[in-house]
Amino acid sequence: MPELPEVEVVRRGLAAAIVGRSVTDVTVLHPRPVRAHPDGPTGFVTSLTGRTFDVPARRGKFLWMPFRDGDALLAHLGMSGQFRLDAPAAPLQRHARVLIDLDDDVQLRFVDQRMFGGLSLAPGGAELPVQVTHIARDLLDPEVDLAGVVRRIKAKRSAIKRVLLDQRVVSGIGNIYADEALWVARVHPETPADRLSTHTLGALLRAARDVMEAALAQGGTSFDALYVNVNGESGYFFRDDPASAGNGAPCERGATPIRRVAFTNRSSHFCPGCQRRR
DNA sequence: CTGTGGTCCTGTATGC
DNA sequence: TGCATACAGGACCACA
Repeated sequence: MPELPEVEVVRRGLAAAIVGRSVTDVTVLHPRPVRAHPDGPTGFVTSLTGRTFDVPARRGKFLWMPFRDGDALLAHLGMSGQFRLDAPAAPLQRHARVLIDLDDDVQLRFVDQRMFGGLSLAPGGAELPVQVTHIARDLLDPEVDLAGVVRRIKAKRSAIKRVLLDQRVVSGIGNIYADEALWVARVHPETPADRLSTHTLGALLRAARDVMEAALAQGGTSFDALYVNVNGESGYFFRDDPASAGNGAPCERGATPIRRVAFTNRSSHFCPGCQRRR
């Protein structure tokens, strides 16, 4: 599933292909991924056609493609969304949902199996779509205020893992990177956020940033076939950490079996030996 | 306001 | 074999 590094890889792929290109036609194959347009898919098609793309931007896992007129096409890949660049005549991917024809005979395709992702028009959103204003800066953003993020985390009593996943506090961290950062920093996922020291929280954020940078350097993480770049290629960054280890696999820092526990409708993997509750 | 848990989706894996 | 169920998970929303 795409997380921040994967979304950045996609952004770069789009940047190389769509800047200066105009939309000549739009086809909505499934209405679900077209979000929040007052006139539905039909209005969405009408409002995109004829516009010219500028350089794609990203914050956390939100990606947007500004138009030169100041509006933007906003996208979120959800769990299974992909952007693909294909010849218009190329066979459709099984879960192709929206097709955007460009003026250089390339078709930008939004493909999404589970449809947690979606596209929407962001009027005036070239700089920052209104749908993204509540999303905090991510850890790869040069302007992110790490000390400020630490202060915001310390002000919360929720479990640290839930806070790490709260995109209003710091964006771009998903379930797997949260588990990995917690493991690196030896923090139990259910520790109340306000019980952690500034030092530990700093280490936790650095761990999250480091692994995302490493994944980005490798072209994104390949967990499964659901993440590919715009050319349909998987990343090459495979990790051996608690999050990708199965329940019961030994922790690499010792022999303690990794435990899987339910966590707000998903799961956490952690080592009961080196990630103690405090 | 804060914190929590349910919901949207479909394909794959597992269990009976 | 075939059917049913669990599970994966980001963002959002309703509710206490």
